[in-house]
Amino acid sequence: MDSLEEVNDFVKNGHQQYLPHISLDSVIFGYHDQHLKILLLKWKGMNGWGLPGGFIQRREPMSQAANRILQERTGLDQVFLQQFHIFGDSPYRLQEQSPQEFTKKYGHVVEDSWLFERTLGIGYFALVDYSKVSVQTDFFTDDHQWWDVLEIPTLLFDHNEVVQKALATLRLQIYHQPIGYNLLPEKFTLNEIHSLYETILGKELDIRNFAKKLVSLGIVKKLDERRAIGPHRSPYLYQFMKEAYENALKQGLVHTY
Amino acid sequence: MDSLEEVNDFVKNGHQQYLPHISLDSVIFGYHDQHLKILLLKWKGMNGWGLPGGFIQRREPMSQAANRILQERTGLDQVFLQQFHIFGDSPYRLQEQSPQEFTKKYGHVVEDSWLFERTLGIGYFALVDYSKVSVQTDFFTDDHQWWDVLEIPTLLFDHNEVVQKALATLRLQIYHQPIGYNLLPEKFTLNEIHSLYETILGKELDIRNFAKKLVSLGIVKKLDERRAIGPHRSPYLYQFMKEAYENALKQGLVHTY
DNA sequence: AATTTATTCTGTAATTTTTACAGAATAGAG
DNA sequence: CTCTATTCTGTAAAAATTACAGAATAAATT
Repeated sequence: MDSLEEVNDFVKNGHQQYLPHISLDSVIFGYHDQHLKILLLKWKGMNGWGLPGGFIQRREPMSQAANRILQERTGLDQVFLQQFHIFGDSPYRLQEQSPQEFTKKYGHVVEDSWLFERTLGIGYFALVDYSKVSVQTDFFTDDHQWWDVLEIPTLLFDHNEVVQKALATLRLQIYHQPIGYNLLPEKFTLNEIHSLYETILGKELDIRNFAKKLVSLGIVKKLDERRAIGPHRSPYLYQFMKEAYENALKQGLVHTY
Repeated sequence: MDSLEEVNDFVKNGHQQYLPHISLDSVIFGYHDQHLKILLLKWKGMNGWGLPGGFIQRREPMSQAANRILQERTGLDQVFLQQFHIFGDSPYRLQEQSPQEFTKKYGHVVEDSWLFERTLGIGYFALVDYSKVSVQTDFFTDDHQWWDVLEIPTLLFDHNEVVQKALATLRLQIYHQPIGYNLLPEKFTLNEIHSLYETILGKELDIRNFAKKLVSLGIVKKLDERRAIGPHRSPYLYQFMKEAYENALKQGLVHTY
């Protein structure tokens, strides 16, 4: 959606293609350089950042819409993607948007649009391999950036609440979902997986006990391969044992992990 | 909504009052006689049972809609009520309903209604004190019944999927949500809470270890009061210690509980 | 009053899991 | 060869979980 014509058509007639009153909001998590990050977009003409999102086509399964939106935005397919909450209580969600505001922001003359009506937001979160993402912007957005989850700025609409809920869900599900498998590259060091878990849980985990547990459960395998990290001892690389990992998750990994 | 006139108006013009394309579906859990049950409604003119539900008013917070719908149906207020999933993928959710079918069922002549359009279902589950519910039927439903969760019949639409997901969520959250507190009456026997947990988890728990743990965590308190149960030893009654219970839940009760 | 029946109630020991804790090894730069 | 920053690994104490069964008792019956 790049041309002005397309955008105008979307604003005026999008409800013929998409379900009105419902949006999908995506919290896309990536992990890089020992930091858990999410992808935010800068909305053109608005003074702030927000989550990527989109709408459900009238005859499209909801989960397919979520995948499509993610794919269009990041180029990624077949990543971990899960709905986690629907937002329908915040003042923003209750209030209709003002056409005047919209017109001012985007320089169009619109009188009436399905986009100004009350909208519930279905929150999805994605776990992606940071290095594989290539972000597309569109007419409504003119910049993008990965933000450390500990340093998220004030976001548009109720998106701060959405991010916090996504993080809380991630924390709750860490023992039941293959989070490490999806956020880390295929080969990783003990240090990397350890600090990923520390970041998500927001607390320290003794690395000796952590490693012992991972290995004793057979979740990861030490490879015969190391990474050069400058003038220090080279760490071994590890790899997930997918089957053992999934079995362990079914039981629910216990707390200290 | 009882009179034919009201119903006709709802079918024709309900979308002026309610958000179209979105319904709330409630899985109402109660516990009675050592069995976990859910409340189902018999839909008039349709050969089967389904979940209670309703719609969100245009300017009504979503959670308030869920409470209102529960209150209208059961008379209950201030009970545990939580959204757990959004259903938007099943064939039923994708397909529009046929006006002909509807007309046949309800004997009206309707050509076109917001009710026939594609609808996403927001699943909520409620935990209620079985003994306090008094069910209201309405124009669309002519019977109601509590069904043992192990004996749910084939339901209308995708409601079997909704029920299964609610149960799975209950199971996952049993260590993080005050489930016992909401499903049991104020005073209960050890046996009752024990078999409630066995029922939800679908497995046996050694009652000696179970009781030991509950008491050692200070979650329940033994009262100086017993219940007469005929020609057998009279069990003591217990009561939740709400504060200790909530503290324990914050940590997450561990697996054997 | 004793017996019977069905249910409640409780304790200990073995096992497993979790926690706490720090010093030796080493890659490469200087 | 030395230095620095980082990786790597083991053991013992504490806590939690599991396994397991016989004594107590309410009240109906004899």
